[in-house]
Amino acid sequence: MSTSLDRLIETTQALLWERGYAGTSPRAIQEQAGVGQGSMYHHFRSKAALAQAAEERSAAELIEEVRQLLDGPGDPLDRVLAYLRLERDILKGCRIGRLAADPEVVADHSLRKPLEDTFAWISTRLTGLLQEAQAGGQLQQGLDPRLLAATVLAVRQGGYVLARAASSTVPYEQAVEGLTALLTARRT
Amino acid sequence: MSTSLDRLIETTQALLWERGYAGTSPRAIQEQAGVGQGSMYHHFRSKAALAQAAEERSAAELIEEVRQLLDGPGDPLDRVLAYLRLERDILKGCRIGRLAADPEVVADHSLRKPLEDTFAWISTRLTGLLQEAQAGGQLQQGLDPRLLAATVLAVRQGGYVLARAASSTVPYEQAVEGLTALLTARRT
DNA sequence: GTCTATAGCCCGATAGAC
DNA sequence: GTCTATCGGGCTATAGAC
Repeated sequence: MSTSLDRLIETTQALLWERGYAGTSPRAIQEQAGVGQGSMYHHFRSKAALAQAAEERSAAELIEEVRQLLDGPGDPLDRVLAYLRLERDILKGCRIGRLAADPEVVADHSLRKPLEDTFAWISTRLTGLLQEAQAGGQLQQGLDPRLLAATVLAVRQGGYVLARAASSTVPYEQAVEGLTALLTARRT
Repeated sequence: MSTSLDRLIETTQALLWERGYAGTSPRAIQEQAGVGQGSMYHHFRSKAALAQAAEERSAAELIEEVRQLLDGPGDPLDRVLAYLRLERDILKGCRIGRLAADPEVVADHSLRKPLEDTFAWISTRLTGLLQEAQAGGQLQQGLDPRLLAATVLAVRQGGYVLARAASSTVPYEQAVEGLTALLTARRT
């Protein structure tokens, strides 16, 4: 059986993902979690405090998911490409990246930090794999793994934006395939 | 001298860019535009109708800006790369792409259409330039210009997300440089 | 820990005077 | 065209009983 505390955090994670920070009200959280007003404000002093807890859990979950994939078997470059293809619900977007649209999140350091840390972690891990790929000869020399890691992350995040704008996963898949082709292009 | 109608639309454009659809209230629009409640509801029957007008103007302005760059002088590939580098206020994000985070925008066809149309237009234009670049030998054969166009768009949109999450333009610039390196990579 | 009650303000919209 | 008044409801909390 889950505690009120857990239900509050899980519900907030879901609502932040769907509606963002501004669009998520304490009242909606309480109703969806089946937790009363008094209970919520007993556990968290404010909407921001609850949102921060939810963000931190979402960030940890996302990193764990990505870590399992990137630490998995296979050639380093293949793992990077698998990350690009990693199936999530494309039209829902990224539970972390979505929050970068909220000015209140970006303006508040405690709310922004989970976003910054998550992308920094993934970027570092991707950079390492791309370096390995270069050492192994699967990736062209002369390319900067750090820059490419940022490109990989951006294609994922931007792909979500294009997909939601088109109400179709196609632009996401095209962007990923385009980058995949560039990363695997053999010298002629 | 600007009319109330114009001030309403311009103000709504600015607020949608900053705060998104859910975060933009009729009251805030009225105050910032210096226009009364009655006046606003005389010109627009609802918040959605005003938002739609603002979106359409923003989309037209953005397309015109991009058109001028992409129709400009220089090699086709250089123009695509110039689009990637096109200086806007990176931390503000994209006035069109930002709205794809709003569930109310994505769910309402009239509100989503300007987004879809804008990205479709830019994508088509980029595809044409990349085809020209291939014909001219500046871009490697065997790559699909349609897919690469989606990648270019995604890097821009995703770069904004990473930049806002990091509160720094650096990740944006890295992502762009990474893609630029891939697109200009010479065969060895 | 959780409840109910209440506060003060904002939401999106409508009505009708001028 | 623009004004003010008003509607029913939601917003983010706070207070104090249980």
